[in-house]
Amino acid sequence: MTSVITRFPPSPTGALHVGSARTALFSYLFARSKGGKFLLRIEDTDRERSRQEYTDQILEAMRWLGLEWDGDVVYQSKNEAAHRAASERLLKQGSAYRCFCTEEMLEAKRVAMRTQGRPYRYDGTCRNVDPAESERRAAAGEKFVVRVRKPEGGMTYRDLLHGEIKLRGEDLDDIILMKSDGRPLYHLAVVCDDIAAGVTHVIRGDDHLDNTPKQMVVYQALGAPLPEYIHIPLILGSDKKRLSKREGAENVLDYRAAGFQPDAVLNFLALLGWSHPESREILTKAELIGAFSVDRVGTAAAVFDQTKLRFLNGKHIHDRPPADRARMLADFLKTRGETPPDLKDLAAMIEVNGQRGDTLAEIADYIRFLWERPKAYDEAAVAKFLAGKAELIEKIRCEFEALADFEGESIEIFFRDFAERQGVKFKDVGQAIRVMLTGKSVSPPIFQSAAVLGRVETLLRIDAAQSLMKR
RNA sequence: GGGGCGGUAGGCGAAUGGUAGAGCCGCUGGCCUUUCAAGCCGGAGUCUGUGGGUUCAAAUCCCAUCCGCCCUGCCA
Repeated sequence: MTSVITRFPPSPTGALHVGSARTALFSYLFARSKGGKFLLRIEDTDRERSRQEYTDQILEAMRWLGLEWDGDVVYQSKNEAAHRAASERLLKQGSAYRCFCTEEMLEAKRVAMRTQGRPYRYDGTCRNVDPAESERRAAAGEKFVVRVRKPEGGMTYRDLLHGEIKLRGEDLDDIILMKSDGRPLYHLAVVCDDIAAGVTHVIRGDDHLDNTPKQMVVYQALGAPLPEYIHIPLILGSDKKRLSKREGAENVLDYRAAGFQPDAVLNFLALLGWSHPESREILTKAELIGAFSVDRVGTAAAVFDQTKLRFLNGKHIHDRPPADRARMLADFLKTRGETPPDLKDLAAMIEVNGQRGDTLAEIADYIRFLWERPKAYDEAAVAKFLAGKAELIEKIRCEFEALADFEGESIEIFFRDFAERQGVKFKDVGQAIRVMLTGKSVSPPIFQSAAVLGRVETLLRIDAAQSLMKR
């Protein structure tokens, strides 16, 4: 048995979609789990729709996700000569033929059959044009496409997930391999390139289930062995329709911008259609590779659940040591045009924050007050915890000023005692301090936060809150 | 219209002829607690889209039906 070779062949007509990313992931996991190769091919044969910027974005997204491919990226357009040669060969063999029907004629036939309620198939007008005449008309400059002859009977193939798929002969068609401008079309190009690359397993969305027989015809005409097929289900939006832009991000890079971790996205995507044999859910990329197997991949389309992605993302982030998180957060903030504190300070702040926040964006929102003074104060919080408490607040200020030891735990112990002495609830003291230091009623532990801020800054913020109260 | 694929709680999914709904997300009650998370303990949600059939036994096999998606391009 030759070793496994899979490939991911996106067309650069848009950014990398999460659905495509999952297809890429499954191909990647399959190859890696088998010790095989995973190739990347950009299918840019559609000159009208393909754009360089999309290619760049796809490559960027693949790198970000960590779906590293083997060898160089293959650009399908560079293989055009090979595609043309294959077409010539099939023509000579007689397994393909020139079709001189114009697009207008075909369209008319299509409309006619449809209005009669009949399924459209190419009527075979040019199927039996004499080879010599075909040659002559082509030489005379008449436009033509190249079609491959479908087999007489039906076709059956075995998909590793779906089992046997049967297509009847009358549901097949003589598909077009080459356009009249001499450019190769998808079904020819994929097959040629997959053969050339030695692809052993074609893993793709199940929207290709009906394309497979068409491509098998090409394989057979070319005399090449068939690959194994694994058609994985598509991803749906919460309305059970195909995932759309309304669902939030469908572009993988949008998740990076929102503060998601590549491993978390991979983890989530893997769980959409695949399950771990021991039901584990939080898995690193290495663990996914180790545990992956096709027999645990399902066949039903799955709904993209943003909530669970967020949960997993939180796990993936908080599982990392503070230094890692600090680096991740700093990089993230820089891409947003913010200036983060230095890594050592940021790591300390992140430790204070604990498990709060599921994305880097949320984590930043939790701890930004540690390096940035509150720009505004939550009105309800002020009304509830500060209003009418000028005297208490002044006392708190004095205590902060006089504290011997400015460390989280001792500050807390001190204020517990303070609350008791004042005959007020500890909670109210804590919340008052929280609002003054953060501007909000929700934040990471406030005494540890005060310690991070330091005495000077803590007092300054209390001053600011006091002057705000007096206005 | 023709053909293909799919259907287990709100979502992801276990169970691959043998007690359905394990586990996870979410929701919810509680504990913990200076707030909010995290963590821990508990709860609700249900009988496998529907109807037949095969079988001692069906989510699982067969048929029909409904719904969804895909193909039916000189797109990929």
